[in-house]
Amino acid sequence: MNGLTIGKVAQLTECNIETIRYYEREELLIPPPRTAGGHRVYNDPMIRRLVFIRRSRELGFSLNEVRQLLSVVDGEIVSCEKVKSIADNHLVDIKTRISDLQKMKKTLETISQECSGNDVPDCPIIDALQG
Amino acid sequence: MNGLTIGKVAQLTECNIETIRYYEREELLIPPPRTAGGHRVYNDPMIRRLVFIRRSRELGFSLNEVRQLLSVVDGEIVSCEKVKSIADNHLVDIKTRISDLQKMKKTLETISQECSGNDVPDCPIIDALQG
DNA sequence: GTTAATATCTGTATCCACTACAGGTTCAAG
DNA sequence: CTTGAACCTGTAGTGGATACAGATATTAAC
Repeated sequence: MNGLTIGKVAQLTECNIETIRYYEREELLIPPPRTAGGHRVYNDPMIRRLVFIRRSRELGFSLNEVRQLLSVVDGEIVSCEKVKSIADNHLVDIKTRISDLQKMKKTLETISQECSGNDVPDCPIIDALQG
Repeated sequence: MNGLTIGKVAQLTECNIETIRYYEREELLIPPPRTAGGHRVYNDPMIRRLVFIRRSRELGFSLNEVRQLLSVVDGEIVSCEKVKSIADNHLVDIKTRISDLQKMKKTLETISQECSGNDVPDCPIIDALQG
């Protein structure tokens, strides 16, 4: 009897059971065969597909981007060029988010340093936020 | 007749009209008085409160954190200590997010560099994701 | 004063990526 | 055969907005 229940797959992939079912609903995972009673049974290629999705998500790809990446895996006619462009667009996005966060960090550090933390009439942080 | 319509406030604060109403529903903004016909009329303190919210959001504070900051603003005695702790906790969070994104960036750059972008049998990006 | 154009109103639905139930069914161990 | 864990479906909620429908209000032009 080869094939794992959803619970085992969840353990194996460190992915929530609900998330696995969610990916199926979202058509990222192909609906697995079922037992007579209706329980899902997963085989190796299905688990590898789930791992692919988790890895992509860990790298910050959106589910739509993952969908596009999966279409390559599925052997539709989408080139390596396309994959590289998805990845590189995503890289630009990540860089933007890093730079936005660094700006926030800098500003916050500046105004936080001005605040003693003691109870004084005016709080420099509140003052800064009020402009 | 002092007081601005929601549209003018939106322009002034670069905040969507819907967002302003949303903040009111979320009880971040105090419901403004209305005209006979039911249109909202804003005065200066209300606009300053909205600016405060926008500034806080720009620095990445969650609406719940903004709520806490506002409660300090609304209090007679500004507890600087409390404000500083909200800000400093938020700073920790920002630093974590930056470091997570930098890890993603590094990994993505590495695997993207291995991809020529040409149509070759195996795409290094897909290979990396499949593990 | 009337009409047309613009602004605003409420209420609800949508987005993303999950997560959390409730209430019922199936499976595996003893 | 019983028990209890695991699984099933369907629905609702999260955050922080944004979008839209259909109704009403306001303003500008004539």
